[in-house]
Amino acid sequence: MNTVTSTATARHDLIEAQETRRERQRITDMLALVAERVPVQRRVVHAGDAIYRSGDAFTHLYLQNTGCCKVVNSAADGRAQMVGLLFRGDWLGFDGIAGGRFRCDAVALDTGEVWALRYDALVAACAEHPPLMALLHAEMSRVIGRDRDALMALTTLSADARVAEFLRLVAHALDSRGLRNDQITLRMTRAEIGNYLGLTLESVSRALSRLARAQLIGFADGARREIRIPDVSALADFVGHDGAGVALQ
Amino acid sequence: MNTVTSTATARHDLIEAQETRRERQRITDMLALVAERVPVQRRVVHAGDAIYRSGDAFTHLYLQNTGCCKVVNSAADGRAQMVGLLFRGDWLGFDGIAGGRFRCDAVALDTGEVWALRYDALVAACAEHPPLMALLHAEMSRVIGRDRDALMALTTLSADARVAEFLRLVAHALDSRGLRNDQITLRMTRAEIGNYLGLTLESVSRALSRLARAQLIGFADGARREIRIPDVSALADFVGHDGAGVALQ
DNA sequence: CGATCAATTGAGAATAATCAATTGGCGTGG
DNA sequence: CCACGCCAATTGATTATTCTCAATTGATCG
Repeated sequence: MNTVTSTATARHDLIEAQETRRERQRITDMLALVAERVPVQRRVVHAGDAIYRSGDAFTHLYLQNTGCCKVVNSAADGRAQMVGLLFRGDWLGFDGIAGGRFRCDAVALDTGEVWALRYDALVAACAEHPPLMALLHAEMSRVIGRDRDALMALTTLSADARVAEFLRLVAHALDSRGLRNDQITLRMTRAEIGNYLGLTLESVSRALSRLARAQLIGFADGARREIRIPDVSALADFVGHDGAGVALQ
Repeated sequence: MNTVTSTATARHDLIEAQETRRERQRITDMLALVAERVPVQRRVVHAGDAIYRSGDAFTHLYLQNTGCCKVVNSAADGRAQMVGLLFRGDWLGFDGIAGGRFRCDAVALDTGEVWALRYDALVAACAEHPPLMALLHAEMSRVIGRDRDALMALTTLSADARVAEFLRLVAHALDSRGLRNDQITLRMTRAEIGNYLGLTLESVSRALSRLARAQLIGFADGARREIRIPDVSALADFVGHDGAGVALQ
């Protein structure tokens, strides 16, 4: 690596670190503001617990405080698909506002705490305290932007790049929540990851093997659920370049 | 078709018709409420005009009054993808709230009228008139639900089924806006449809040819831009069944 | 009438799915 | 403690689907 590149990389890393710090602060501030202004019902959930289910009447929004959960969309014809993976500071349940019923299942992936907020109380608090309303709108906006990025990843990326992008996203999410991001423990099976990414479990397994062979990731345990990511930006580069056709062996 | 089936179909059609009527009323009421409570800047757009562009500062939300437009997401690495197709009564620009800048381009597909609403004025009006706030939240929620359905269609459906689902969706959108839905004029090229559905233009063309061969659709003009849909529910059935593996010749 | 652009269609290549066999962890009960 | 069964993951062989490349047709417009 030459001097120019390493300087550019160092500057880039610095910007990344600032970004991350801001993001952590944003989440902390958000949780504090909500706790201060809205009655919160704290609920401990364990892996597999449903936070809400498709068809349930919409009365509450939820805010993940610790742990993580998945959101699964179910179609009338029986197709089911994971459409979101959420961490500390992420909101759940916006899909229920429009029709008065939830349209997805939200299921905890590990032990954590979820805050339940009565929607009517939240709206009342928003009316009294405009910054809270701005926050709520921004969070809905964030979900919309994130879903669109996910949509784009599905249509434009190869199987390997999709898996790499998934790992990159998880690493980034953990990082911006103050957790170590060089090693991630997947609380999802290959089948679940595949469902999320529109791939079969075998394709996910093969993609992970290829990424490991290319040294972009490494496995930290025997069961291959712990994934080391020595260099997140290398993974990001791969996602960009593989889109343009550079494939792994 | 036997009696049982035709009775069931008739009842189903009746429910569909009620649903459609409610939906039309909802859109009419929404436009009236917004026009009454918020200063609206009406803007006539023509095919190809940008309503907003990625990177533009977020100051307004937009509401499509007539015509239709597409929303295109652009990634940092140059990938671009259409992520939405909008009609009368659809809102645009929610993606800009979170970061203060738009993250997509919105481009008119035909001549139409778009209402521009200052976001701060809208928020102020919402504070004064709670039903308007409920409406705004419901619209954001609707976008989230719709995006997730699109995500699911991409990962679970074959090329033929994706194209069929796209046509079904457009027909339904036109129907719920009081326009004829037995014949639709696509204002998008095969390449644009393909981009939206994660397919190449050739795959879209082949899928349309196969759907036509199966009599699920027909072409009404020489250029094959006008598509007849004799029976929307047959198309919906195909989407459901093809997901389970029944393919066309 | 020719130029241009969109659409179609075919042949072959590439990617991911499917089917099938095997390995490896992990927990349970002998 | 070890054997067993179970589940997740991997890997290989084959098939199917979609993409890519290429040629052709058709419509539209100056």
